[in-house]
Amino acid sequence: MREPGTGSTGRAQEVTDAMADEKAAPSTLAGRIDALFRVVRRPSREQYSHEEVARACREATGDSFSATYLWQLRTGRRDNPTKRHLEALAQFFHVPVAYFFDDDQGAAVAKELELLGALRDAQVRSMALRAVGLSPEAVGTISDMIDVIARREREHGAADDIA
Amino acid sequence: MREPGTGSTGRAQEVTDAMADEKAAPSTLAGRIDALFRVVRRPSREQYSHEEVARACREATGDSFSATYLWQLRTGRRDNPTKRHLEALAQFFHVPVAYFFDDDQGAAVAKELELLGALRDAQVRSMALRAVGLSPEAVGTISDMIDVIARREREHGAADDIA
DNA sequence: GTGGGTCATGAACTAGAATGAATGAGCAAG
DNA sequence: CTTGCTCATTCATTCTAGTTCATGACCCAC
Repeated sequence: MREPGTGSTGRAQEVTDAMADEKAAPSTLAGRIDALFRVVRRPSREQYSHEEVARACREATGDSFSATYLWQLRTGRRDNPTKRHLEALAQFFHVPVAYFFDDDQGAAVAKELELLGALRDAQVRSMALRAVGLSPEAVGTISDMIDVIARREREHGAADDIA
Repeated sequence: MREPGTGSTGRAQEVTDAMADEKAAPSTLAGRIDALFRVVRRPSREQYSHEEVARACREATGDSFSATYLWQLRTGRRDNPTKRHLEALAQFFHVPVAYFFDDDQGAAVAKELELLGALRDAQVRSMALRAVGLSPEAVGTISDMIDVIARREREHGAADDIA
């Protein structure tokens, strides 16, 4: 009763899965919170009440969290909660905070970061960092040099595999 | 191997040092925002001012965003912004909103942030990607050139021609 | 020097996020 | 039917997120 989420492992996965086939990820904050209420339930499969969730958030974070306000968020009458409240909700429902945002921008950057993961080569990393702050002309010159060297290494068959 | 001998420490090293010193993995919201200001800069490599960022956020979202408040967030005098403001900041600085939270994803992004900042420059990014797969010797050669050019650009004017 | 631009900082204020207490609907005993 | 409980909903209030305005430092042009 006091810590409703504790006994569940991998609940967030349940959430994403069930959400995919149910409402296809609602686009409003209210819709997302409501989806959480419908999907994340007590062991008895009953929905949590607003007061229950609010109390759990209070006890987990030490800060205040009113059931009324949670209802307002869920029904869309309020749609601009603070960082504090978003953290508490994400923690209770076991979802990443990014769930509450439409993260097209975040997804793009995440993809970019993934691409950067390819740059395992420490030397290449350090090279990129050094190039920061150079003039565009200088970077262009270096790029040309890379092309030349890369072609030469390819023609001589000296290119070795990475990773 | 890639040390030019005399000028051992390059410009990028300054960046990494600055990040490692105080904000290697900033745990506070203020620290994270401050890190963004240091890493994400104008094409001229100057830091954005608070007014600049605030105005850009206003124009991008249509909502209000005051420079004073941004300063308060950056210096830690305010630490509980609303969803609206977090979205605007994330959009401007090209980071996922999760970056502002103590989250798994946020932590990962914070770790990669310095490299991301480096590679936000499209030219530098493409340069790095093309360097992947080159032999260590070739990468070392390129790195040496970067050091030399960076040094020359530092000693002469910033927008100096390199021919 | 003086005037005008940009900047970080601070104080005073406004707007709205968030709370608490009150209301009524619904349900299950007694 | 009534009592007692829990819940969603409403409303009035409090508190703080967020803004506006003012100040001083700094730099550059005149």
